[in-house]
Amino acid sequence: MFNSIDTIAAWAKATGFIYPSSEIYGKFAGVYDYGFYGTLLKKNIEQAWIKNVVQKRKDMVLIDSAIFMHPMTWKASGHIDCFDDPQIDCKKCKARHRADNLLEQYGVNADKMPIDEINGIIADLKEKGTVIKCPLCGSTDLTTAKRFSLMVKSNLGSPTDALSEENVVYLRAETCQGIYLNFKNILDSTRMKPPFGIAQVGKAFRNEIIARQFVFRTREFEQMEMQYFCHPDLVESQYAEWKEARINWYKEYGIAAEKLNFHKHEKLAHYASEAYDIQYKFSCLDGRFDEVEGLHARGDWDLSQHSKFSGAKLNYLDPKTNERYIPNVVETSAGLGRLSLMFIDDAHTTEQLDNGETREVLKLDYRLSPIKVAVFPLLKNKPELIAKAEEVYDILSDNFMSEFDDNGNIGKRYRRQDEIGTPFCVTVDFGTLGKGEDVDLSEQNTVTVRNRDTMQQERIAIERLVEYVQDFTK
RNA sequence: GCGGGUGUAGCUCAGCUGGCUAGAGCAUUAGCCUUCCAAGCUAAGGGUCGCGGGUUCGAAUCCCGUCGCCCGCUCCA
Repeated sequence: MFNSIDTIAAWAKATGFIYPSSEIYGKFAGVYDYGFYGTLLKKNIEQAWIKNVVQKRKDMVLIDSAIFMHPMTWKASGHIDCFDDPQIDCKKCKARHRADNLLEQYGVNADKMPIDEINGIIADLKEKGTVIKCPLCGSTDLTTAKRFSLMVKSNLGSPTDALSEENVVYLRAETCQGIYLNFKNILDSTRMKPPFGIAQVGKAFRNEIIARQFVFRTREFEQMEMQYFCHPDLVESQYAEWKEARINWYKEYGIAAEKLNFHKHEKLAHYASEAYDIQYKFSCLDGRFDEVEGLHARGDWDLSQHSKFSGAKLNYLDPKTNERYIPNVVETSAGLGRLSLMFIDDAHTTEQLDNGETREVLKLDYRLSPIKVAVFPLLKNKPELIAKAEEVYDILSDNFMSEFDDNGNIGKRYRRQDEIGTPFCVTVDFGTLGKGEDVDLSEQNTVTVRNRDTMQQERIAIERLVEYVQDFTK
């Protein structure tokens, strides 16, 4: 639990989870780098998602499509025409407004309307005697509507740095287009048939006007997307099933039900016919519920559009009924950065201990913990302890992401692992060696395993360690 | 883009009206110590004071410019 986005960002940097990008050049807004623990956490979240969405199902496959796609992709998908926000600035008070929101107040639905049409309507209104005003200062001195495209451009393959309409290549604004483009390949090569789905994890890029709130909104971000292709008659039931399946995944990984909800979209994106968000109650965003995953019914919009623009037949002939149809799509799309933020925010706990001190613990589900087990020699100045601890580390690190630490004293090392959410700490002591004062010989070749949450220890034989940790973390 | 805020070590800050080699705590690293929960002792590393220009014998400090970052408007996985 963090009480602000700043405190979680500072924590993430100090602990090695997430750093601002390009810090030595003074940071680069809206972009973040994942450090050692952040990278591992992210990989584990991704793995947990793949397990839920792909591994445990017979009707799902996984792909990894390229970030660059044929420019026509974005023309077909509607992103070039619709994926921008028409802006109108007030010349007097300098406020910026969304043109469609502004026009709504004059009874005009300008949602997803091309820019020329919007300016046409404004001119028409003026002719009929209605001059639109700045809702803030009331001034009528407004600019014409201007586009602010959310698509990021690249000069890939262009001989010059000129980004003309002909040679521009876009970085993908959503990963799912790579799925649609491979729809036919999957049908042809994997024996999948509707209803089935294709999943993908990868980066997407959006030229957000303002990227803020740490990794909650970034210009470069990772999506975990699933597109489920089914007969139009099945959309409703599939949509309901996926809603259920996805929210249960959050609960399975330790998010309390009362911190989750569904939020229904009233305004829909250009591709969607129904849209719900799964929201999480972020304490670092002042306890506000905000989106971590979107579920959309996209109809046959994408496959139809790509059929139309490419000429490919993106439909399915049901061999039983002889019916040929364009499958409809149910999409789930989760933001990996947001999920990382959510899990950190949710797991971070400050505990009051009996001795009056406090302890910071990252109570992540063990499966998500970056480091599964840490190995310590009880004392740093006893070479036999160090040597034995290194032996134990070698055994564990062959199986798990592990850490070795002989710095400072044992308490400090426990706290350090608590802070990054390591479920188990293994300590090699004199009992392990079977020698020293007052040593119980029955403890030879056993170590203490200390649990992150209970702080309790138990003695485990070294040969049983791997099995022990595996049982808790798989 | 506009408005507001801000910029000295990894972090939190001190450095007042210009003046010793820019400091402290925490953190980091090394050594000593330590037989299980952030103890102690010793030492070390780390800063072109955001950047550029000006005023001055002298600028972290004053002036001008510029840039980055943060917050709001907008957007969204």
